[in-house]
Amino acid sequence: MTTYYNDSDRFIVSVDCVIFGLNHSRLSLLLARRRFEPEMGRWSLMGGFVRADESVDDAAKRVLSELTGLSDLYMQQVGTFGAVHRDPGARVISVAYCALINFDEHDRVRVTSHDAQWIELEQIPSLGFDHTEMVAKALSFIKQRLTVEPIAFSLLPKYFTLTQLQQLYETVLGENLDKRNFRKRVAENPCIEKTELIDKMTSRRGAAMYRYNAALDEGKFHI
Amino acid sequence: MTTYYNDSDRFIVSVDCVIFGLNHSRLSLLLARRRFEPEMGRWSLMGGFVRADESVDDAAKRVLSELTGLSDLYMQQVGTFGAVHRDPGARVISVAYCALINFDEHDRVRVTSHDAQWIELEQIPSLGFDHTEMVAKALSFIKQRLTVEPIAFSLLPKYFTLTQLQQLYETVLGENLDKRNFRKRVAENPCIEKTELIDKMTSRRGAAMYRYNAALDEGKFHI
DNA sequence: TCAAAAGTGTTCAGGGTACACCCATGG
DNA sequence: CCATGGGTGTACCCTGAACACTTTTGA
Repeated sequence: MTTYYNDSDRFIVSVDCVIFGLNHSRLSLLLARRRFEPEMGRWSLMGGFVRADESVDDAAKRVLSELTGLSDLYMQQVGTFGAVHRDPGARVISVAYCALINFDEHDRVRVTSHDAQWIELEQIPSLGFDHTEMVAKALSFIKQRLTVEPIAFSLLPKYFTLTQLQQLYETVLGENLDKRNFRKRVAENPCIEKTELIDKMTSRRGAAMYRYNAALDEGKFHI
Repeated sequence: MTTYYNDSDRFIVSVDCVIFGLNHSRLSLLLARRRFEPEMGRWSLMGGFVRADESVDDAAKRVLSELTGLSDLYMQQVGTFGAVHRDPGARVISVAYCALINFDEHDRVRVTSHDAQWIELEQIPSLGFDHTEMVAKALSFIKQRLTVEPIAFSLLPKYFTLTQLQQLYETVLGENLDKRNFRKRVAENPCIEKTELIDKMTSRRGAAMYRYNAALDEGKFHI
């Protein structure tokens, strides 16, 4: 593996994960307080270094599963950050990933043992390094895709009400939506199935619960 | 710079440029025949290694200006490729960039001295490494943005006719457009200015030449 | 005079938006 | 019986698509 390119500079490469979850219906990010220098004590994204025997994507999956216990998630690159002095500790080139997780299924013990915490989107503190920029990119990334790809369901529990779904769209898009129009568009997507289940938690009357069925997705998803 | 992270694995990081240009009204890519192993003799994108004293973005700009003599270009990351064995010569993590250049202004001498060549989009050969995937990503990248950001003008000469502009949209989008509807939409963008110049080259009657004026761009660009 | 490209408006349909009231139930 | 959230349909507007003929001029 060292036959060619011998004289090239080499770099530490890291991954940083922008992890979205719905904590009690509120869109939140999983952030950690750094326990090491540099930037010790500051809030930052969860990251890790790429290892010689794994792909960059695999490194991101590893970091995410160490922290949440989850695998097989919606995870996408949002950009690579390569400014010379972006990390005051060393030259590190970092690839940022956006992950959408089902809050109910994640492992809370791992989260607390990493000094990590769920923080609502509106209350994100200033982050170390260039992590604020990564969060902004990740957010605009999911905003763009939300209406055109079935990614909302990665954030919701298996069964959800249309009100929950609409609230999610409203927080991500940052605008209020008309209930009737929203439901009309939902009904046009065969992959969003109504089930017999009824949620009695949030209303006296009870709300029908829906489920995302990938098998019925015809690739024309649109809300 | 080596106080922290001492035990981390280090990687060669490269940039690969997907360079688009309009060669005689045909959308083309600048490709090079590799003169070194691995993959010697095969067509590939123009790339280079990131150096310790430059950002990743700067490395991409450097590679592009070495090959074309151009700087201050439209250049965007399209993705980072980090599979373990993507490069048979060594572990190399590569950041792919998409560049749009004004064909008339580039330095042809540099191109030929690098064994590079403009190749029409429809005639792209199979490329080494994962470069075919990079090209696909870059193409879908500009396809997405073309109608919503004024990037077409990076490919066109300073003065252009509406027919030229429409042909560019047609090749990138891969579909024929209605002339009257296209011109109607162009007219709604104040940043596309009609000038007094007339192009007598391509028609007997002569066609009005237009110019993109960034100062008049109100951020609502749409075609 | 003819070939070749430039230039120019109108009509129509479908999708998107705005909008308000009744229903079911637990307390 | 009332407060709370669930659920439903229509009218209008406007954007996007389809469509054909006249103009200019060099050869």
